[in-house]
Amino acid sequence: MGLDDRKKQVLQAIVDDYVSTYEPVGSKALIERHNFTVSSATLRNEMAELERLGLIEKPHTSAGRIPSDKGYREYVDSLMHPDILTASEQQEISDRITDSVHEVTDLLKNATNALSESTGFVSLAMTPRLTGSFLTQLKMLMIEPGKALVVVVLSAGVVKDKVVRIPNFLTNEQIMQISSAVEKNLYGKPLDEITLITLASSVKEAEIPEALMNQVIYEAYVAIKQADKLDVYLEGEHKMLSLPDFSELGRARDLLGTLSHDGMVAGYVNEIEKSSEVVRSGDDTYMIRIGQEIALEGLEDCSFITTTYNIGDTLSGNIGVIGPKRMDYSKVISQVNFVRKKLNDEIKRLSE
Amino acid sequence: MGLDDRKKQVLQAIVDDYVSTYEPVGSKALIERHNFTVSSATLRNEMAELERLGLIEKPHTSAGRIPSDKGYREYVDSLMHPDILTASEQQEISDRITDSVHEVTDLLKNATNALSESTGFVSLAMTPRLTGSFLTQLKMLMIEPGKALVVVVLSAGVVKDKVVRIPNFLTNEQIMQISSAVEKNLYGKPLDEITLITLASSVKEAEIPEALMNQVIYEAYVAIKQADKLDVYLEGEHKMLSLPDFSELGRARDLLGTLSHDGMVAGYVNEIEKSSEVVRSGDDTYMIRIGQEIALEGLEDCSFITTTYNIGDTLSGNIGVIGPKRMDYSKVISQVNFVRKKLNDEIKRLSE
DNA sequence: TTTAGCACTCATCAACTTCGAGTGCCAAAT
DNA sequence: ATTTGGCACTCGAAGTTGATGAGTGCTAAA
Repeated sequence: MGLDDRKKQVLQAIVDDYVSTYEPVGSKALIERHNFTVSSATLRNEMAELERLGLIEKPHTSAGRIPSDKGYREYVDSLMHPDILTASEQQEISDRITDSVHEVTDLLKNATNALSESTGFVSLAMTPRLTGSFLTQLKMLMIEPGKALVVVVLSAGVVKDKVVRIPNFLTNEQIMQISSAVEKNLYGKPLDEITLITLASSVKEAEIPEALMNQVIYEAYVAIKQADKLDVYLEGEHKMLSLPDFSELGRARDLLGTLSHDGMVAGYVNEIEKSSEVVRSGDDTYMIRIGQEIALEGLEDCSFITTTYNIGDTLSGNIGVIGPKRMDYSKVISQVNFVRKKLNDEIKRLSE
Repeated sequence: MGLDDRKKQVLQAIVDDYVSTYEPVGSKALIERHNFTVSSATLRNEMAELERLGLIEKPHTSAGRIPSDKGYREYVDSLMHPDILTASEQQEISDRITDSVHEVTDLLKNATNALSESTGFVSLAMTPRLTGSFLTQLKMLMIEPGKALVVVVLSAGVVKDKVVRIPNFLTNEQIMQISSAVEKNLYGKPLDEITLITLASSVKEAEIPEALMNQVIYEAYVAIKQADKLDVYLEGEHKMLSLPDFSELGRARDLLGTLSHDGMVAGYVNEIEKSSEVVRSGDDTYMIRIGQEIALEGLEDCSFITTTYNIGDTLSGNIGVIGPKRMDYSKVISQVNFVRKKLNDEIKRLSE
């Protein structure tokens, strides 16, 4: 966008001021708070121009200007200067992430917590997408007659399990026989190549009546498929109620209503990931959606900052923040990225 | 409480009206909506008396009366007439509960959903308290070197598991040896009698260096103990924002803030269960706390209606509703109880 | 191109009014 | 001894008004 330097300065000042005061900013206020070498009248002309360009707008005739979505976008893309977290901010986040960790899911939960607490907004993490991962173990454990636990172990050490019903009179040995046949034949198979058909053919040699076998196979299939389901950790919804941006009850309601739909948010984050307008700057990596760019009801006044964490070489998932579009972008981006790095480190450490 | 019949009628009418209109009710409004055979002046006298008794109060001098906590309590204890759910209401709840169920936890989630949707309030369910249940199986599965899955099976078929770290060079056989020793020696032991000491002594005969053993035993111990942790399913928080009772943002914020603290709510429900002022009427069974009786910040304007579901003969857990204290108590109580019954039935069906 | 100046706009706030549902109390009626 | 009609009084809600002031666009001079 071909803005001359002064216009950039003005837009930047407007965004900065508006973010910190939540008051529409006018030409005089701008002069007072920043060292412009020109008069308010000149700024007024500049602001009129910025408005014509669609970067700022006024809530009503006699008010100051506020950034439009496009204005925020311009700000994020080329105006803001990066923020560096203080040592104590970093420490606080690190502490939260490393608190009583046993599994990757603990790390994810902790990271969600750290992000929500440090930003004061909503944060979310999703378990890694498992497309591309493959089966390394499949065990079945008899719980009691008619009931078994299917344990699915995937590459990168991801473990999922599920209690399933099986025919009552199947013995422990038969169950073990089935599961080890599956395991032997499907070892290394990518998750998306495992179907009812490949599963069934993997147990051909087992000496178990077909009808019984079918039920077990079906249950195992469901268990494997559900391993693919993404879990979502969402935290800090109620924090949005403290923000002036959502002091209108209707807005707050719409927002929380949509957020309470785990699947909806997760689906959307996945979509962002796919369309991948990834921003890289320094060792920061993130994706960002602002205001109306978010196609979710009730999130018109929000921005979405997400990033990608990795487990091993093959698995990755998303973690991010949902805050008001009137947020301190550079700060939140730093926080998200610090969490991403710390999370990656800890995941690595955990799998050593 | 020794109220004469007319006072009871008046209190009942006030509660009914206030619940349905959310407007303080005055003597005239009362006459209009109900077939009282006396004049408004008489009602005024009665109301003054009820106020003296602490059953109703006025928000300000020139307004009508609203029920006090004590008034609601009196209403709930002896005035309200039971509500009967329509066939379609019952159907809707049943459908939600039986939707795609594989395990008890699915039922609990579904029941929570059903309650929240049918009442329009927040609902919650907790996994069963496991005190009194005993160990029936303990298996350890090697996931990869240094990592194992501990599967704990308790009486009544409750399965919990956890990924733990173990010394890197332990073999699958050694792991199996340990877990089967534990299982053999601790089979049938109540959960609360399993300690690090009983665990350690159960594996004395295994031929594994003590230092290694200790680590494994410790992890197994943690896994068993965490099986005791109660999960909470909470749903419908955002629905509270649509209620006029929480149209004040501050109230709403406090409420959601407290609700977002899973452990806090769960702990409180447990406390209610223990103090057990259980109400029984017909085949309904429930516990109820109203307004200030609830010792949680932000829930002063709420009521808590909980009940107990059963798994087998030994396990039980709670499920219930958190709504505004200005709620249709008889209706919500019916809904909670219908869910309780349906849930119990389905749990039984599931374990057949 | 910048700036001072000026007329104009409009949200916000406080002061004031009106309105009406509600109250308490008293004296008359049952 | 209750009940009732009547009446003066209270006070929140909602509406009106006017002052304030931060903001604007525009114009004409620097």
